[in-house]
Amino acid sequence: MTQIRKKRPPATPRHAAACAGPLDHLLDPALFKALADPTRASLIACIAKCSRGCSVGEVAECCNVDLSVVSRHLALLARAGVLEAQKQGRTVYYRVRYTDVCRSLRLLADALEECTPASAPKGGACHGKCC
Amino acid sequence: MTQIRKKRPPATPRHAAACAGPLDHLLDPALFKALADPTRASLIACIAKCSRGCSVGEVAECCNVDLSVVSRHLALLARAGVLEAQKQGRTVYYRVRYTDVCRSLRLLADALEECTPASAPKGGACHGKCC
DNA sequence: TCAATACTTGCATTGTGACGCAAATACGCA
DNA sequence: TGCGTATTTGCGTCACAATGCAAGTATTGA
Repeated sequence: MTQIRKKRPPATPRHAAACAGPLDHLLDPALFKALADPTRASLIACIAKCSRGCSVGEVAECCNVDLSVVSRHLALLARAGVLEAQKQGRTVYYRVRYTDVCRSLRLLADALEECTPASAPKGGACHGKCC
Repeated sequence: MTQIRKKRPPATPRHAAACAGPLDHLLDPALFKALADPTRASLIACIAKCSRGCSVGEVAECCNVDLSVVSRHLALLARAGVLEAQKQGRTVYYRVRYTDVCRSLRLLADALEECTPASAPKGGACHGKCC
């Protein structure tokens, strides 16, 4: 038995593109697009620091954009899985999906780490985990 | 001594915006903007899975966009701290900054978790760590 | 020095996203 | 039912980002 367990990384980026791995779905543009806007980032930070559900109107007071803009941003963040909405009467409370977001971030970090050359002491990474 | 250690989260998003915490700089739009583009995401995945530095030309073979576009994307990712560039002769090798990127992601996850209501068994989160 | 390779940069086009305002909708309450 | 509050949606504007092509720069080797 020569090299059954020992798996090497793809030789070229072209090969890498062909072999699917955890990174491919963890590196999700939809999630990061949601986090990429400065206004949205501050909205998330506000809600997160409050440790509770916040109404659209409340959140709108923490930044300088129109309430309608905040409403759209929060809806987008909910669709992206960063926030969750809960309607009570006529007000909508948005809260951070702490668990889900943290898990996504950590899984991505783990997947990236699996690809690190340093993670394989001798002769390349990718023990069949990175792709 | 009544309530010196016990710190409560800000009452409203407006208050939350005023008190700076780790989240504010970890939730960095520049980083996430870099990760938000589908083309860039696939470039990162390709390079990461290769576990080595890849040239611009090599990377360009793994997606359907012009070489010049790939060149620009890689330069942008390097500026954002996701990749690092190393020039050898006339070819430029880009590799993933595994350590830095993983740390950023995990620090963000940690900071978010600090704000979770569940992280404080009794009466709210924010032990002075989230803001 | 000339030519080929590897990449970068200028430029025009196109598309997408953020924003504000105004109008519309959804609820709760008198 | 009618009003006020809370939020969403339609629409036009503006800015920026992605893309491809062509031209430019850098570096190696003949």
